[in-house]
Amino acid sequence: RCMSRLLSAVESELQAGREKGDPTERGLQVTLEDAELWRKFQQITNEMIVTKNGRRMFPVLKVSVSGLDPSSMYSFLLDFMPADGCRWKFVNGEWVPAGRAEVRNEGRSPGGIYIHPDSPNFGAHWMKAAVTFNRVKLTNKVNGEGQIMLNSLHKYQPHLHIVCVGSQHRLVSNVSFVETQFIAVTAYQNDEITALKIKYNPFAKAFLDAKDRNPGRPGLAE
Amino acid sequence: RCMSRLLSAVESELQAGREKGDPTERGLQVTLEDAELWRKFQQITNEMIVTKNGRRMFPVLKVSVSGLDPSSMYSFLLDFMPADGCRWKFVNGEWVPAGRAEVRNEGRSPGGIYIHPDSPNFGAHWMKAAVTFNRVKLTNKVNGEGQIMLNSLHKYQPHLHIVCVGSQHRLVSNVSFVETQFIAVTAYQNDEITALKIKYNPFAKAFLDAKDRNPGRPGLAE
DNA sequence: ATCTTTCCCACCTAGGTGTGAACC
DNA sequence: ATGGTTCACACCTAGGTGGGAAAG
Repeated sequence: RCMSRLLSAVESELQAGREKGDPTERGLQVTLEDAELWRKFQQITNEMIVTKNGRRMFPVLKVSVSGLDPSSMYSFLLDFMPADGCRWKFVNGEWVPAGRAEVRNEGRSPGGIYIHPDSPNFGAHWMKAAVTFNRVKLTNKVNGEGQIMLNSLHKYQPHLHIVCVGSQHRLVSNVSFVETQFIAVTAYQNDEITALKIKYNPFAKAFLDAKDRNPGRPGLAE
Repeated sequence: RCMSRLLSAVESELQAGREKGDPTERGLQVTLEDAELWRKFQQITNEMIVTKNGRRMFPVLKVSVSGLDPSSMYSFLLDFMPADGCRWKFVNGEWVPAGRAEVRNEGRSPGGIYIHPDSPNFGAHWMKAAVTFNRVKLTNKVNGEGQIMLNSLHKYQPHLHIVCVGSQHRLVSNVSFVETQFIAVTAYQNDEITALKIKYNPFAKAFLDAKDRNPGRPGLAE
């Protein structure tokens, strides 16, 4: 809704802000957490489920931030940009392009923008611990607010925006990590992805074999 | 910690702020939600459990707010003031004074201050839905941050503070509701209180009789 | 003895998983 | 027939209840 307009309006100020040499976020640094885990999924092409009511992401997008002005107020936003112009298809154990992407929406942030629930908050708050986007939900239907709508079988890359909110809004950072690319699906296509999700997501523990669940007692399980 | 000093410093500005005639919160109104439920407990003297790791309140303190400046930034704080100078005792089915209160702390907010997790946020955020303090936890031990420490068998009344955070902090509201008075206990004293808690708190549903759980099907239960 | 606190417990609420059959 | 989506489900995580025995 209006957040989308806000973001594009504010984005044009990024360059201007830098030219003015605003000193408050001179040494800003944003680091992706759990990068090793993300890369495990990335290596075999990550997939994220989309459902009518919205599905959480796993792995969870988590960043540690430093270099903000502790006493200034910021909001953290997330959007999902198409990674290419393709629709994808999983055949014979690999993902191959299958026609042009469906373009649902011309603006920048086709699926909507997720506002981190801690927003707005002081720089000190965002820096005291990693910022976790575990509550963002991906959907393939038009839904109530707070969910991200994506096209199934299309590839996306999450983008993080840090906005300084004050008398004048100002985009402070606009970063993205290739490790977090994924293809939206309504059901997992690659069995190896399913296996990784089950292995690392605690909520999927029901599907772990008994032997995997008692790694320290190899003789007892089974 | 520093929040306590902030509050007392800011409080002295309340009168000054009013004299300046700051117009932003002219028609401020704060209403207690679920007041009927609170009064059911108040009538027989409410009790709240305190534990080492902290116990939630039931009923939950919930207020609806109007009259804030939608685009100004506010924080919502809660503290618990001694309602009298007594220590209380439950004998023969009623609460009677039993000696003078133990005074653990001379300042105003002896048990600490709870900051609503949505803080800080815009006036529009606080007004779009009732503000719920369901996550506040009461304890009788010195603990990590975010919990309120109370003396068992002492009577308290919660106080809500709304602070406008900006270049200059300013206390906007300071309200309290007698309906929300309670005596802190480590175990319920009055069986009628226990019965009310079980009847209305969904988390205590395990202790509801079968007949109470199927009110619409009187013939089926039992 | 009495009063108060602590601890473990069974039983809930609330909601996040992939499965597999059904559906389109 | 094929490929993609939906749904109910069992099984988890995570954590909020008062009970009751035990401890202080």
